[in-house]
Amino acid sequence: MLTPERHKLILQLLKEKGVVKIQDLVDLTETSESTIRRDLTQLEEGKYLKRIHGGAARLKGKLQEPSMSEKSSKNLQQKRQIAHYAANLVEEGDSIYLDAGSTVTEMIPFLPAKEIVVVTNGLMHIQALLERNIKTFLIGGFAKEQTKAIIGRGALASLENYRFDKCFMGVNGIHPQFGFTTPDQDEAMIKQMAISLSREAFVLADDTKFSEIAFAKIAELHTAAIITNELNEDQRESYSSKTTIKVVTA
Amino acid sequence: MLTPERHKLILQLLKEKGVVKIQDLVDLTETSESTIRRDLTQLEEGKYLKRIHGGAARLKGKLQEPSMSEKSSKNLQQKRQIAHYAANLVEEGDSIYLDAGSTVTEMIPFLPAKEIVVVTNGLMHIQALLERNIKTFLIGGFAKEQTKAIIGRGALASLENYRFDKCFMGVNGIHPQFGFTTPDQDEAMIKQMAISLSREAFVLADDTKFSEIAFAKIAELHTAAIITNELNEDQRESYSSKTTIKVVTA
DNA sequence: GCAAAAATCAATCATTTTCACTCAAAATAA
DNA sequence: TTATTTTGAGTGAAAATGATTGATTTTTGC
Repeated sequence: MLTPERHKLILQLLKEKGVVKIQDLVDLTETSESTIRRDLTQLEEGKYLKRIHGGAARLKGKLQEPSMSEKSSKNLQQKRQIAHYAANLVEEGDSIYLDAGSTVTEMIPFLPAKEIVVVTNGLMHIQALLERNIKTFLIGGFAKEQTKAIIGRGALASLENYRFDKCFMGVNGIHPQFGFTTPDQDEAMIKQMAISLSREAFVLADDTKFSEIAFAKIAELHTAAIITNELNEDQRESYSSKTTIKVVTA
Repeated sequence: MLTPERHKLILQLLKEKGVVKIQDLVDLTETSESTIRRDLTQLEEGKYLKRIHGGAARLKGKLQEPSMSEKSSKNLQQKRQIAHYAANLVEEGDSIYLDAGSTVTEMIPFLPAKEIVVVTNGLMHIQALLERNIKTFLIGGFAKEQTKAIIGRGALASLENYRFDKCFMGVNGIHPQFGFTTPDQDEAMIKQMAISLSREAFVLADDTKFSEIAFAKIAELHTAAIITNELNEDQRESYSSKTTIKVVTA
């Protein structure tokens, strides 16, 4: 059983039962106690759970992206630079789509306030958008706890009612051959449709996303421009012929 | 059974019953008396309870829990009572609609967790619902900053896709002649449609809402049952012939 | 009221469980 | 192949547990 599988299982169990015992996890995953301990340590560092004697307990946080707190501040700086650049692409009068995701959230403080209309499926975005008095529409559909995103069939149908000047999203993988990918099929479909409904599409991604492939395909590279923080020479060669890339430097 | 589990259980029991006997805890947790004693000692040190001969008692001061400290006002107490009663009306397997509003939010901790489906237009509800792992669908549409509600044409269209066993909402005015009313026309339309899509409809209202009239009409009195905290004799006469009223007392 | 009986208590100790840490083997990547 | 990562077993330390003891409190019977 692979590490991400175990992590997923642990979090799933934790969500259901509130607490899990280490011994149960050992039996369930058929791995050693050491491995489970390491898993728990990692997940605790990422603020996904709280370790307790004999196991782990769910922590009741607020509506916050766990991965936000998990990432280092350097990473957050990069994200913010990328987000800032992306936000400046938005012009007065635009209607834009903001996909769920922590990098996209960082765009909101930099958006031009007046005369823009935002459509989003990101529950995390809502508060920041309303605080800035930006005209905001939320997609309807199933609320996914993990990523705080609205997804599912209803979400697709809901999204179809809009058209956008620009759309912005994060992805998990960017690959010359396989294009943009993300782990969740449902989220991939939403992103896919958002791109097709937009005049221009932008993918916000730090350098770790390049050459990665996740499970579900969103679209080919040429369908969206990439905004990133760094790109080595090899990568530039592989990608620049297939799509537009803007590298934002500090 | 892990230590935090026991602690949680003890506090839970204490909150419900006021006092617990050590022997009961021993039987319940299937641990030794020593362990329970240690638990009680620790919890007393943390000011979560008071030890008494033979067991433990809830302490009546404040700050035994964050939720305690936040619910200071008498008004909130009333709301919570009303909400608690309403939540108990929900049965396993129900699909319900929860309208935006603070009283309705208070229902969420009391809802049966499993096998229910919730549809809502209340952004404030989302966090609490997801924390409880309740299957949640959000209506799509315009996000209104003031009331943190999804409203507008899109919301109505989005809502039409669902059918409910029960729906719950707050209102601003209840009047024998003018029925249920609220200040915002758009919100009124949502509530109206929610009622028409439900087998049963419930209005949660404290006593200050009676004989009030707000701008926009939602529906006639007979379309929804009222759950309230108090009702004087005159009011009972005026309303009880027109609709079902449940008075929840302390 | 008073003393014996019963119940509850705090304190201690031996045992068991869980812990963090290390190291070497295995799996994976370069 | 050589590096790097992941894994599983072993170690002594730390924590949690259950039984026991004798002291203290409450209840009972008169």
